[in-house]
Amino acid sequence: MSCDNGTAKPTLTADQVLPVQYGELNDILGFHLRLANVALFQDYQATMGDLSLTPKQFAVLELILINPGTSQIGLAQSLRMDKATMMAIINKLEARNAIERRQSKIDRRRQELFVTEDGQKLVDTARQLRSEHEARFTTRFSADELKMLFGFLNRIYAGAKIPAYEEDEA
Amino acid sequence: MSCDNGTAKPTLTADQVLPVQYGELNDILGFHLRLANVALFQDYQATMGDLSLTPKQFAVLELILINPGTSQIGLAQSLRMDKATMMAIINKLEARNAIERRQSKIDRRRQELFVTEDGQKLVDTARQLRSEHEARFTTRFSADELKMLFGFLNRIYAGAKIPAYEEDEA
DNA sequence: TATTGTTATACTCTATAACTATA
DNA sequence: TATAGTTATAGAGTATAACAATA
Repeated sequence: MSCDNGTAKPTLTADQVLPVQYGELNDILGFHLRLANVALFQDYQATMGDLSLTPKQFAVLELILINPGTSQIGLAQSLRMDKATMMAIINKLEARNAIERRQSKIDRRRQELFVTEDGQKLVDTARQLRSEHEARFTTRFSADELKMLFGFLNRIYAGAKIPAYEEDEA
Repeated sequence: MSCDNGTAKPTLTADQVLPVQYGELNDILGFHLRLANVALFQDYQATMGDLSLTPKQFAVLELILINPGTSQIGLAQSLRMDKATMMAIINKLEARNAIERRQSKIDRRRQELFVTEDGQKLVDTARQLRSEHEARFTTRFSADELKMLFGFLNRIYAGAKIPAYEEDEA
């Protein structure tokens, strides 16, 4: 109903030796997206395991690096999560001395966030490991294909609402 | 390092009015994949909310429909999750009379799984709602683009290992 | 011995709600 | 009144380990 894929529908490869047929699921975007996510995450963990830095913690570190002094609220919005959830991530990163909070002098409600020297070292190591992890997947694509894939994914999440920060439905 | 995207790198669109720069994250496949997943999941929940059928529960129903009599182990492998996790999903679906367990007569360790009449009705309703949800995203792509996207995602998870069922590392 | 299902448990992630201090 | 941060808490999802029945 949503797309024509009568003969060319992608199915799981034989080397997975899976015991079931996928049927209707082969037409579901979210199903394939999730499998891709799981595959990526499992490889991420196998590669980064020793660092014990989750993808989200890593993303937060990168965001603070490129936006020094940003707030927890800003980060939460950017990664589509609740401020209390972000709080937990920030706490963990602070506990291992990767970032620090400094109360803003302009608006004393705000905690400005910065990456410490230790945090920078952590990021450097993590980037190195991650680039190995990334390569295991990106090498499956040509440069043009990769550009297309990123564009497609962007088209999926572009314009997404952030429920916690929408105005009330009146 | 992993791919060239000097000028054409996909960035977040302006209509999201996000307060931060994404920096290095723009080059990370997993980051875009996750944002796409979040966007899709939020729309899924908004659409299917009343049915209270998670994407995984839905997937399990579809899998049992296309593989009547399949086992919990088979389902767990197919969806890359632990057998104990699958157990919880099966229990929930059985509790609302969507599926039933029948002990196999050939191998009495196995519970063969079947979708009940109630379960079929649930699937019918869910499919209807989901097709509306799907359309909100698939209409952003041409038929050819969609075929490419599915193929790309398949390329990412093809050959993924299922850790729980690999042989021991000796 | 190995496998299927099961149970108990614990851990992580997440959001909600209520609170504080500021604005 | 509204916002940034905080805390407590509860729910969902997940995996691990141990076990029973069966192969």
